[in-house]
Amino acid sequence: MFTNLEIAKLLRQVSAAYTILGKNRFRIIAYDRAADAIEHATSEVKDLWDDGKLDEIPAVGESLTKHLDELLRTGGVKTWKQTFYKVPRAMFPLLDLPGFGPKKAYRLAVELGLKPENAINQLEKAVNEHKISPLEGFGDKSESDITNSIDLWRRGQVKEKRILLSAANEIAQNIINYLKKSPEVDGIEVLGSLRRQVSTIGDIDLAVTTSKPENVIKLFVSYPKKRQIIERGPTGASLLLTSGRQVDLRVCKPEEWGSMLQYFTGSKQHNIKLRELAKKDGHLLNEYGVDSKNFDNEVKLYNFLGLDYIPPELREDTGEIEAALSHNLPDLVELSNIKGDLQMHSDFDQETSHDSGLNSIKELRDFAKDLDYEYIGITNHNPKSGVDAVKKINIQKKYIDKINHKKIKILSLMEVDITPSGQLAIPDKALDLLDGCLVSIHSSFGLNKNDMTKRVLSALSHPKARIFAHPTGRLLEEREGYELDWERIFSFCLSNDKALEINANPKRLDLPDVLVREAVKKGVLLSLGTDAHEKSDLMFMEYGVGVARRGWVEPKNIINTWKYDKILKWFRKGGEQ
DNA sequence: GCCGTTTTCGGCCCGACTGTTTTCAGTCG
Repeated sequence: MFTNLEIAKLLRQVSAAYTILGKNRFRIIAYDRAADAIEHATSEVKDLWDDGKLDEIPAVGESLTKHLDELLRTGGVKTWKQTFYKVPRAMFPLLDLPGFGPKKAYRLAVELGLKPENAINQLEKAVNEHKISPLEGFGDKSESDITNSIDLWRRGQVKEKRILLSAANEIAQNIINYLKKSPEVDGIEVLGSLRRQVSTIGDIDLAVTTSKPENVIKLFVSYPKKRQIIERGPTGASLLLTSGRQVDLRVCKPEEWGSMLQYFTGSKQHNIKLRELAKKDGHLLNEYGVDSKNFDNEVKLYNFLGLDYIPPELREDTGEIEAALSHNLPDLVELSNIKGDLQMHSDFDQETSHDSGLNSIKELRDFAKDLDYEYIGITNHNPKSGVDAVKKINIQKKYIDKINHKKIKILSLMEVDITPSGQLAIPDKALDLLDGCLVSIHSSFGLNKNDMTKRVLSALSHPKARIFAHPTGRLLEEREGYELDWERIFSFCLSNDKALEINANPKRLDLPDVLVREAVKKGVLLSLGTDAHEKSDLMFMEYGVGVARRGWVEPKNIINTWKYDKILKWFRKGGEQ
């Protein structure tokens, strides 16, 4: 089946072919825009197709919906295939090389008579034999550029896998700390997808405001962990780090700070929409401001265009500009609204079915107290089968009662497996000892959508089951989740007062932002948990809040914003029937 | 081919950089 990346690539090939064939240039732009939108979409096109929601992808309209439907049903699109036959096939592999667009790929494929099977090898041979520089529009520099492109492509560093938000954050913070040592750095901020809190990150973007740009750039390109300087100019520079990651730095004067942040935070789709809007009002919006008018902060810039300030996490062109125009943006949740963490694993001996934590309950409690939480939920995995769960839970419960603190309360919870048939993995007598439980899937991932949905709903029907944890089961950049009928899950949660977890662990970030937004639209409650397996993991909460904000979540949608008494009551309500 | 507080027709974002150029085309973000 096609991944988003494969579909985006296919659309770009169609666009490239149309470019060569001289088709309407706006149709070509439309294909490129759709490719961008699909590449950056946070849900899989295949899932949207399953649910009949292809047209919800921005830049995908009536025609592309039909084509994508044909692609996913039959494995190919007839009109696209016919188009590909009209251009030399050898141009397509060349499009993967950096610096190659449709025109260059086409000309070299034709003039060098490249074969599609080994176009890049043949191109390299042609370069070595100096067959490129005599061609019109090419020169000596073209040959060395192509050699470099092929090298980069071979090393697989052109389209490297995206990294987790947390990993990107760490890289960015290291560089920020390095640059901050200079007194000439006045302000520094992350930009791009990192600032928008996207779950996975490609390149890392940073901005600095300074009155001495040349000195800051010099310092940046001297960063010890660099492998090479990709680019260096008067307004910025790009580095390739030893880790293979690319970092871009932009510098500007304090009075341009707002325009700069806005422009390089994106998303691209958001910026295009914003520039279109400005244009309708007779303004010219670019990275230097509006009609050459500078803005030292973003709020002024958005307000000047007649919009409320749009937080970075919302800037995806999914309705935020319209909402900002009509003053209907959500009042987004913030980290400081969170009063407790509702998933963490301790080292308490319970012979659990899955991995336990590294720290004691006390250590987790004390770390959480330093985070100013009012409460935590201890959610060890359930004891594995064959173990006396009642006995194990009783011991822990007594212990928790003993160490429960005046300033920070401990909820006695558990993360309980959902068996393949939809039962909870431990007996009711054991469940009765808990304040409540999270339920989650750790086995039999292969069930079909209908069976999996029934399995989850059956488990959630248990009165003690209050939260469905890491609901999609995905592991970012590792594994897709299982399939569920979300409409049914949402409506069940809504009518039965169950919550869906936003698992804040950077490997999961599950529910994903897109589903969070749908859940919130329906009024489903959400729960935040870091799934910490050691105390420092409690810091992951910021990533969970990031996902929530990307899903347009307000404090009222999240149970962790409640005070201890209210949340305890909510959990225990499950036992009072 | 997409899309809608001037529009279901008729528009469609903006600029930097690079190399080969002498005014620009192609690529990129």
